[in-house]
Amino acid sequence: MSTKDAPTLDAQDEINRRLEGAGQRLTKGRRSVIEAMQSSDAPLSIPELQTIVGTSVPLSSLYRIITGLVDAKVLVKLEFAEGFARFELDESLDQHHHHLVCTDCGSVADVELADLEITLHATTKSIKRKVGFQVATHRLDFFGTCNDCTLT
Amino acid sequence: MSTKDAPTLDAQDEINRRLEGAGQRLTKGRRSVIEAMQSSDAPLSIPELQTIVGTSVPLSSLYRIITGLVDAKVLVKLEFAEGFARFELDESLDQHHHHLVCTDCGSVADVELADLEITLHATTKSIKRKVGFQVATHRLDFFGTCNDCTLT
DNA sequence: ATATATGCAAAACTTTTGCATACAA
DNA sequence: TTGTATGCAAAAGTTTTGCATATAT
Repeated sequence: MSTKDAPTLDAQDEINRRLEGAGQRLTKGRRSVIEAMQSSDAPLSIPELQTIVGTSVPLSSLYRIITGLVDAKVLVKLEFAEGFARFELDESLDQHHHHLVCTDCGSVADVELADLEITLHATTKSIKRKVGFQVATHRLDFFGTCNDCTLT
Repeated sequence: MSTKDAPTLDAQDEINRRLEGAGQRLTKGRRSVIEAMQSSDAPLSIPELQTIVGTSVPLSSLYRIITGLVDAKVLVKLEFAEGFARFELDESLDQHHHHLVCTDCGSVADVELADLEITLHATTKSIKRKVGFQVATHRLDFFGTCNDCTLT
């Protein structure tokens, strides 16, 4: 299943604050998209989103809503070399996590790896020292075979 | 500059083996693309490739060559949420590395982080244990500000 | 000689945009 | 009320494909 714990009230407030900061109104379409994102445990593509929110929101609006939410830093855009983009909640509104991309069936699942973050934080500092690049955030994706595909 | 050490003879042999295995001939266009990839120290987009190999190879051929080389496992396809794909040599033909993506200027640089790989290898095993996902490879990208953009 | 690759043009797919209308604050 | 969002249709950008010709082995 693709459900998660309900988002905290704080997260909702923070989303409202970011929308307001970006001068964006909380419309029906935006609310649908945000709810879909909050209840998904994996990044969603536009076609996937459309099956969730229904055709009452036309494609062009979906794209415009998504673009706006990325501008407002509510969502982030991800690409997994599939030829189209996926989107998920900004990590500050959710749990920082990484992705398990199944190269058999194309599924994308979230995974949390708390201990790794300590190491990655140290890496961030060594990158700054070695090449002068100031890391703001990182993305770690694992590619391989998911449990379902292994059993099939 | 965007140059690297010359590839080893072994790497060349391995490329030839992979092309042959995929039933692909070593044509002029393919040779140009492979050379461009070998001399680049960052993943290349199709337009970038075109400026390197010149217009003697038309766009559609470039796309077909690239697709073939990905099939033959000579190249891998990457996407950095830019709206188009980038390509680089398969890690078995090069040095395993990660990417530094500058969110100011859009540059993408390679970085090698040998010590991290040990930790990531352990992570791979814990993922298998925890969720049954068999990791084959991973991708780690850092996003932030490159040295040039910091100084500007 | 023969299967594979190329070049051109046309098409497919994802994403963006112009403009008139509808809606949230 | 007023600025922002929506819906539709048209367009733009990236990538793929059909088909006749050319090329590598």
